[in-house]
Amino acid sequence: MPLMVSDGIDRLGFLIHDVQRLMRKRFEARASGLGLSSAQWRLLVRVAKEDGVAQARLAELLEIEPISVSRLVDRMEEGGWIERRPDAADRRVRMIFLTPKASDAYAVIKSIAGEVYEESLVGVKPEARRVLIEGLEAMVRNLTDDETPSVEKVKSTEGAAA
Amino acid sequence: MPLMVSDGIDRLGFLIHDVQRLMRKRFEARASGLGLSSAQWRLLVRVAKEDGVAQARLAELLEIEPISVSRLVDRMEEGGWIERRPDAADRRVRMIFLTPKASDAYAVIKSIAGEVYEESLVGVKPEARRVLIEGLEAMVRNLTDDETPSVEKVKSTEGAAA
DNA sequence: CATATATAATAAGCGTGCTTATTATTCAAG
DNA sequence: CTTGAATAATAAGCACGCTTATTATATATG
Repeated sequence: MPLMVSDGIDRLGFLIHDVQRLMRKRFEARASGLGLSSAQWRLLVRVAKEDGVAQARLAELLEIEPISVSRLVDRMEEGGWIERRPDAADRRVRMIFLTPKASDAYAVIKSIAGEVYEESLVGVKPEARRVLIEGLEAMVRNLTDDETPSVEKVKSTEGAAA
Repeated sequence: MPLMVSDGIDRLGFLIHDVQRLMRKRFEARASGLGLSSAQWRLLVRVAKEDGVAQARLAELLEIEPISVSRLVDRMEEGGWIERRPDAADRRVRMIFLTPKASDAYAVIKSIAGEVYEESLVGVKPEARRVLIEGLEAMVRNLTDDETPSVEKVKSTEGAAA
């Protein structure tokens, strides 16, 4: 084949899938000593930024279902990473706090994440990195818009440079 | 904070994770009528390109473990998508073939995948798309290199342009 | 207050990935 | 041929996502 109409676009899904899988794999290999899975450290990072957060709020932040948070928190509580405490103001709510063990792990996690990100981008120039990140951000925006594109056009037009 | 050292690089893992999740979700919503999951159509696509392939080979191609292929194939066989046939030459092997139903679905899958890719890239200019794809390809290469960089240097030194 | 609706969390059960271990078959030595 | 290692597939059991349904609490309305 001499050229190609759309280059690698037809493998975009496979590419994204592979990058995600390989990145998770490398992170897990590096962080396995901590005894945390990638789902667990993602939750841990959120709680580190918003201590005492409710599970429902975590589900929003992580964009997974509340029940998934529930079971994730189960295992993390067993592992001694987080603690559930009742909310005096609303007895339906269980507030989530990090244990000291988890706070220590947080620093390690950030460091490992930085390493993996940097390793994954070896040979990619700063300008290309910027375009890559912006492209991924655009993809998240496009895919987050509720399904059928070309109809709704409500939200901010796009000028948000602030 | 006045500026930032590395812009969005510190969220690279979250970005990739989000794009992958949203893309899979949208594909599944669109393809749910077919009754195939994303793992299933990924396998289907491979078999479409290499009919009669062995499960062990599929595990290599999909870069998942043989046992995962085994169970995936179980469910796809139940669903009437693929067929296992013994290999006369090696009785350990089960060869995998698509059913006519799956061949029909393959066309639909390719079309839906194309739609989702295009929708995800709305507003991303051709040049930026190229950089994005190349960046992702670079990431796959970097992350595929066996773990610890800077130590081993056994394989081809790197000049392999062939 | 009573009733209806909404919300927070959980339970049950499934799909898809994993690790570890087992079975059947092939292949390489002796 | 027998022994032993390698390979193809599977089994068992776990993590983590999902959908659907349930329980407890909060809130709004009559």
